[in-house]
Amino acid sequence: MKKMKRQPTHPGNIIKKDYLEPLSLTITEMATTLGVSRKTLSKILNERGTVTPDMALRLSRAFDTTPDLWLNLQKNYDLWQAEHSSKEWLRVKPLAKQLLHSNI
Amino acid sequence: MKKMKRQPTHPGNIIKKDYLEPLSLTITEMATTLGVSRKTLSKILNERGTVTPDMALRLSRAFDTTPDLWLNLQKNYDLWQAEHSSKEWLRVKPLAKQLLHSNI
DNA sequence: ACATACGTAACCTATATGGTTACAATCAGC
DNA sequence: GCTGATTGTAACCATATAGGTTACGTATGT
Repeated sequence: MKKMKRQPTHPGNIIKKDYLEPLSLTITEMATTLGVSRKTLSKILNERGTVTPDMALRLSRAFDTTPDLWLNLQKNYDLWQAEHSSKEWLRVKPLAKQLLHSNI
Repeated sequence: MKKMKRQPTHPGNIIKKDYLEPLSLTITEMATTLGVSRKTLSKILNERGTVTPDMALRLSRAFDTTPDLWLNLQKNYDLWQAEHSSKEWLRVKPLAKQLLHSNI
């Protein structure tokens, strides 16, 4: 398991650099293709929006990928944010190892 | 990539069957350990709640796992739900293959 | 100058998360 | 049978998010 050292790439970046730009597609066009508003797509591309499961399915249809590709990117991004935005979770005390890893 | 045929296991099930029950921990105790309300944990265990990134971090601390373990379970569950709750995303037209997979 | 594309604010609606409190139901032990 | 512990959940609250429409200022290309 890899521990993320720096902020993971936001899915919006991949969409823009690996799809829209190479394909010369405008955001307006792409939003129409995806069946969402320009605002929704624009927010994702500018890292202010989230790839929801529904959006992942739409992207997977349009780009012939798995929906997991997009959800994994979003998941890693969200996890990194949660890890760094609050440290509250660090106060959770691990259950005793002998309790967890006993093979009785 | 595996296509899910049936509803993926909800993370709450795993928590209950693989952790709480074997360890004889009550929900009330576990909620306290995790630093969340009993309601929040109970909802997850009964498949009416979501493992958020923050909750995944708490679970990973308590159970000595990766947070990804829990987020992946939740992601697969959510994806399956989205796939089956609405079929809207199926109306997205795939971009032409020659457009997508040209190596120019 | 004009049309196109873009980011985003403002506004609205629907939904989700998580906390507290309270209540009814279940179950174990005495 | 009584008691206490545990649980699911409703009711209520505050906050946040997703997504839509409309409109505006700005930038860019022709």
